[in-house]
Amino acid sequence: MPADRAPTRIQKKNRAAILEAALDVFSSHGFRGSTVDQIAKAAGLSKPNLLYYFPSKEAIFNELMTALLDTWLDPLRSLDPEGEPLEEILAYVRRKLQMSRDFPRESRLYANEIVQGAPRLHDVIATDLNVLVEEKAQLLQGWMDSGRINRAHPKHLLFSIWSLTQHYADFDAQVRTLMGEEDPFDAAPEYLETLYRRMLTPKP
Amino acid sequence: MPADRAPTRIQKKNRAAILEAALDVFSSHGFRGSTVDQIAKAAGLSKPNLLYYFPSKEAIFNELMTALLDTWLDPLRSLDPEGEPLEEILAYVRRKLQMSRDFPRESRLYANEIVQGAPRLHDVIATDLNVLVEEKAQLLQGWMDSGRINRAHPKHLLFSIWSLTQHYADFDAQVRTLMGEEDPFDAAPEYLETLYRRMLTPKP
DNA sequence: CATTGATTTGACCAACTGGTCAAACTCACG
DNA sequence: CGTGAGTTTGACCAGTTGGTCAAATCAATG
Repeated sequence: MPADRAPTRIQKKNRAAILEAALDVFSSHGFRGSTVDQIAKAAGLSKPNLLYYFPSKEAIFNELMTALLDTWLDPLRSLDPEGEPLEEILAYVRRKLQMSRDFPRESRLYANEIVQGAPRLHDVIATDLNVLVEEKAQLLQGWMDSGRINRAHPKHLLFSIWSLTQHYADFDAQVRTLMGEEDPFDAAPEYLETLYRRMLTPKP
Repeated sequence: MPADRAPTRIQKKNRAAILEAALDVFSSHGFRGSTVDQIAKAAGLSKPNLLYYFPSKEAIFNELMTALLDTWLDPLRSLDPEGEPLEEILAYVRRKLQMSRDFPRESRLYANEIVQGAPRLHDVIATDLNVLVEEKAQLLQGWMDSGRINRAHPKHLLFSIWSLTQHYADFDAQVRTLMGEEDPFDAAPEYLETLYRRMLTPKP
């Protein structure tokens, strides 16, 4: 393993290649379904060479997961209490949908973990994510109480946004097969915007 | 392997125990993440004994999957063209949600497969499910055209129902952690009913 | 261009995995 | 209770897997 000085040019390149390859492999086979050899080949390295840069398969996975979680929660963080409620929510939906289109592997990597019981993520969810969700649920509740959007269970509202947007990445194989020629992401933005508008636009 | 006569008492019991155990194991570790030994132990058998009843790990998986798919598509099949549109859709949502609550392992088994690209399911999806979806999308489109429910992309409408209802089974680990003491299935039915009512109730 | 640290690799290992097999055991039935 | 079919198991095998290691190769610095 490299000394803990500043990373060399080669170290940078190879570590990046490994993480990129690992994202590909882990997201489409899950942790146990992936082999170090697979990742090494996808990164253009030999297995011992890969293990020169990361101490173990799990270390690669953890680094990937940590980086993912950070960017994953960003859109929710930027739900702005000062903004116009409905537009804020719609913007959040749009951003999440974009992430499903642009980073489907990240979404599937996350989905794989949660579906299998979140063994390696339980702590982060129970602390970091939980705090964030409590805060934003309060915000939504406030908007509902002041009548600026329709009432609905705030946490379930968040779940529904995650579910609807990530579905296009996580169930991509199914969605694409059933949509035929049509690109799912053509109609999805409008569909979701309509859905949340009709649901949340306050009835006077 | 048992001769192909009528199954004995022991055969019935053990095959059932194996399938039950396999559902448990496969749904929480995926196909590659599960071992025959795990399944055997969960079924209270030795590995060779299990392989006396099923020729291979894959055979167990296939039998499980086939049985699952049949019951999985039932609720959609019974979407009734003669019924009241909005009530039919709401009934479908309710049934799907109930299945998520009562058969979460089945849901996760299915999710595991699709997330990983549906390698063993692609054919069924492209044929059976596709036909069913086309048919029901037509039905929904007809209801929209006649103004009995609001317009929305019919296939995306179906996707959204699947996504929202199965989320409670597939992401159970996350949902339960974030809901704390509250049972997610307490508020979910009302939340989803409200959502689809507001979205689909026609505005004259 | 020499030397030293960084990088790469072939050979290897122990643990695990899906699956086989012959021998032993159990059960239902006459 | 004996017998043959149905059931169970310990021992085993070959392939895979995560990971190690010493030796070989490469790159940058003086």
